[in-house]
Parts: sequence; C-alpha cells; structure tokens
Amino acid sequence: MNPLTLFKCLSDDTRLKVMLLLSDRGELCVCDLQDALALSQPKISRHLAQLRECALVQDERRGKWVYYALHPALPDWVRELLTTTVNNSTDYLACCAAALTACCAPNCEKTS
Amino acid sequence: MNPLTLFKCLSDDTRLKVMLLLSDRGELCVCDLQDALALSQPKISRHLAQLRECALVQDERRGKWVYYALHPALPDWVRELLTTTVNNSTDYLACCAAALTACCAPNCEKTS
DNA sequence: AACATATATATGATTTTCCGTATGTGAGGA
DNA sequence: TCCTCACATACGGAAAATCATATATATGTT
Repeated sequence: MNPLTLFKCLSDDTRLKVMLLLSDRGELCVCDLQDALALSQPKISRHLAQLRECALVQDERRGKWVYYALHPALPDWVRELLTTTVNNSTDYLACCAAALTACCAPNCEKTS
Repeated sequence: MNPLTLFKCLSDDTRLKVMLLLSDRGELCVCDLQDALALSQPKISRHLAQLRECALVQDERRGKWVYYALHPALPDWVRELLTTTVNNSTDYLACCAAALTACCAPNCEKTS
C-alpha cells in the first residue's frame, strides 16, 4: 500500500468519514452512508468509487443494496491506523455517528 | 488535532516525505530536506510553511540555518501513526532516505 | 557598509480536485 | 413487461491546490 495513495484518499471529508465509519462499523450499505453523512447519492458513490479503485474498500451486492467494507487485503498497519484515528476523532465523528445510529440500528435488517 | 487537517497535510508527496523524514530523523534543516528530496528551495519552504500553520512541525533558527522538527505538542497517536507509516513505507522512502544519508551524515555538524 | 548564504513569501499560471445535474444500469415487485 | 428503488457513471463548470519564477528578509562574513 503506497502511503501517498492512502493519505490522498483520507484527505477528503467524505472519504475520511466513510473509511472511519467502515473501520468502526465493519460494513455499511450506500444508503446508510448517505444518511449518516447527509450527502447526495452521486457524491457518496463517486467517492466510494475512488476508494474502490485504490483498493481501500470492497463492495458486495446483496439484493438491491450494495454493502461496503474495508478491503480484505488491507494491510494490518492501515487497519490499525484507521482504528487509532477513530479512537482519537470523537468530535470529528460525533455528528455522523449519531446520524448513523439513528438511521441504521444494528437490529434493523433490510428485507429484499 | 483534527484528522482531516492531518491527512490533508499528508496528502502531498513533498509534505508526506518531510513528515516521515522528520519522524524518523528527529530534526533536519531546510537544506537537508532540499537535498534529500531533490526539490527547489521555494517548493520546500512553501510546504514547510503549511505544516507550520497546521502546527505539525516546529521551526527553530540556529545561525544561518532553520531546523525543523515535529511539533512538541503533537499528540502521541499522531506520532505513532507517523512511525507506523515510516516502518511500512520502505520503498516509498528509499530514494530520499539514501539521499539524506549521503548529504547529511549524523557526525556532520554545521559550523556557523 | 557591502556581500553571500539560507530561508521565506508574493504572484500569476497551470493542474488537480470536487461538485451538481443528468443519465445509465441492475435488481426486485406488480 | 413496466415500474420503482438502489446505486453508478458521464459531463461540464467551479473551486482548490500546486508550481515556477521573481523578490524579500535575516544572519553572518569581509
């Protein structure tokens, strides 16, 4: 993993929050991210595409939804870097974490 | 330390290498960085100014030279993040680390 | 004082990144 | 088959970042 590629991906507000939320939550579908970040659908999709092209995330379609997660081949040091950042960015993540909890409770399974 | 500010600073090739070199070496003057990265003086200075404004580095003039180091108030998790990145970016840092060793041996003290 | 060295900043041009809007695609449901 | 929902992409245009060049400043030397 080229560090410059990594940090360029993390240098945009939308992409950084997506990566931190995925690191914290494990897996989220596009509409969850859209709600949590309160952004337009194309904007989210465009940034997810970039993260996909850089192999930072993996996508998997299940029914109508596409779920995103950190890429399985992501090196451990990158995962640790993301975890550390999550643990030290409470303020930065406060608003979207709250929105995420509201819009996507763990027991709220989507039906196809 | 706002994580977005941090990652924006690390998202440029010059700034990232400066931060990683400073994390690894502790302290370097502008001309050392200029030689190690093989870049023009104004380019280095401009990026150092940005790192200074974001409080990622500290500068200290000693005689004709200005020495840069990681900012003393930098949180530990940021220092660890940089160390981890250094340890996993050998290829990325190979060329400038070699140039740095050549241009700035540890026993080569500058005289004023 | 005049000069050389080391570093910083200002300026305008170029390149890159980002965005909104419109449109395309794939998977159910009726 | 038609429609809707969830998501992806294409296409300009706007904004931001970066650069090279020129110039300014600070320190030490002669």
